Amino acid sequence: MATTQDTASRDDIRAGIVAAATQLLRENGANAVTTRAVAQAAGVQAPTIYRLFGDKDGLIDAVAEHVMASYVSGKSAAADVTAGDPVADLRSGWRAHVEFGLTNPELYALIAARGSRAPSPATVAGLDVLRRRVRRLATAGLLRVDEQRALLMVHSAGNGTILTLLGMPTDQRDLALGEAMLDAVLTSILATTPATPDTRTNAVAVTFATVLPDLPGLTDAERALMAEWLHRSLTHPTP
Amino acid sequence: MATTQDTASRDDIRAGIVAAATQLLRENGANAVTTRAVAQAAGVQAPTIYRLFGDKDGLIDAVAEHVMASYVSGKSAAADVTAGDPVADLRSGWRAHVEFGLTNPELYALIAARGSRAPSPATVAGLDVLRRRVRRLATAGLLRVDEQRALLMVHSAGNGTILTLLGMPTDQRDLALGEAMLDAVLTSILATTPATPDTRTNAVAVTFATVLPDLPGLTDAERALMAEWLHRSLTHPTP
DNA sequence: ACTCCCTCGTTAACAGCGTTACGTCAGCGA
DNA sequence: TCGCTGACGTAACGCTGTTAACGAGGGAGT
Repeated sequence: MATTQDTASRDDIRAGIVAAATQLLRENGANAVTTRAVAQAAGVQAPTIYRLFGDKDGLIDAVAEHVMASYVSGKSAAADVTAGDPVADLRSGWRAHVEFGLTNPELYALIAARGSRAPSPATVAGLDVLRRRVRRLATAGLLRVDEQRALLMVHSAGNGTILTLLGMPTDQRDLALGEAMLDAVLTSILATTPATPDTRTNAVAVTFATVLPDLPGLTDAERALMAEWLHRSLTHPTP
Repeated sequence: MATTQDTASRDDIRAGIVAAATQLLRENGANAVTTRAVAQAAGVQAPTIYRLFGDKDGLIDAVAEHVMASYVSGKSAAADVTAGDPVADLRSGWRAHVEFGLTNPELYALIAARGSRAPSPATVAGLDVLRRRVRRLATAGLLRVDEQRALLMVHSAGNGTILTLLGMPTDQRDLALGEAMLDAVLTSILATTPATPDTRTNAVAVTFATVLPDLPGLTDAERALMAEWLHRSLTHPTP
């Protein structure tokens, strides 16, 4: 048995394979992650992967866990202690989740969009931390709906938001969509409504935007500029 | 050119291949949809698929369009005329979407969860009908947020909800999750808030549910029964 | 110290996948 | 009737995930 002094211990080899697969996934997409390519990139033989991970899905799971671990350890790890405001904790967790999805598009699409197969360990781990955060809301008496319902709603909203953002070109992404979705869910979930913004002004503005293209007496440039400003005003996060 | 009297016209062959692929997808999962299997099931040779669909993705797209078309034609086609209440129309469209996703799990997971590839024609078609419905809300002065923002929110919520429901066992699905998510999004989107239910009662009940497992002096069966009743009460749709 | 056994790395192969090149034959236009 | 275009069927290519078989190497037992 390789004690410690081998050129590369079993864990080292494992880590090297995971690193190679991660790099391949990030730089060349999911289709480039093939057992042979990973083995060659890691400097091992193909069957080694099967001895260490059992399966290609096992490799993917290990990659997901590794990327998630290095991501959370790369963050400042603040506010993880259960000290702060439960709502603020959920918010920061949500932001981290969205940011993670946008930072690792290939990986996220790979693990979050499994058909009817069993969810990946990374997915259930993420669900667990989300469950803890929702649990804190419940024990604080802040929830208006069933705890399980709240969990599913936050999870669905987050997953859907990330997939929607990933599905559109980088420069067209509505980065405030995440905040808006979280606000929507929180408003329906929390007992204490977190202050909804004004209504009449925005409604009128939105209605006006729909008739803008038919407005006579304006140049196209003027109309485009007005549309852009309207969009910016309506998209602006209300403090 | 095959006029009409051939044993099978080009369109017939096409339809047969699509039907075979659809059946294979529904009955044996996405992995069973292989060019050879489809060709054999349809009674044609493998290259025929490439002559008619160009690609395996083309086949999948054709299957998606066919299933969607037969689904909407199978529905009673009610309320599609732009007559009714815009909000009610959005609701019925949402319900149809969720029902479609739950009825065709394999297909939905296949087309809704593409990584960074271009979205399928079926997806953009669905987005277009959703866009029209949201547009009607905007022109009626009912939107509180940007039209595009509203579109993305409804789409994200629907997609996330369906994927969440598909990811859990059939008998554990919270079928009211769809309604709850739509209500959440609508509350954040519409200028006219659609009546939020009571707050204090539910908040107390949810809090109580979290301490239920630690409640002394009760049998496990009693606790389980109480938990079930609480869950049902909190999950019950508020009229 | 020698031998045996057991574990591991390596090679090669298998079955299947998406996809395509090529010879052949039918049916249409001239 | 001749020529041609276009579809058909076969067979193959390169690739995938996965595994069986073989040979070498080192630790354990006597």
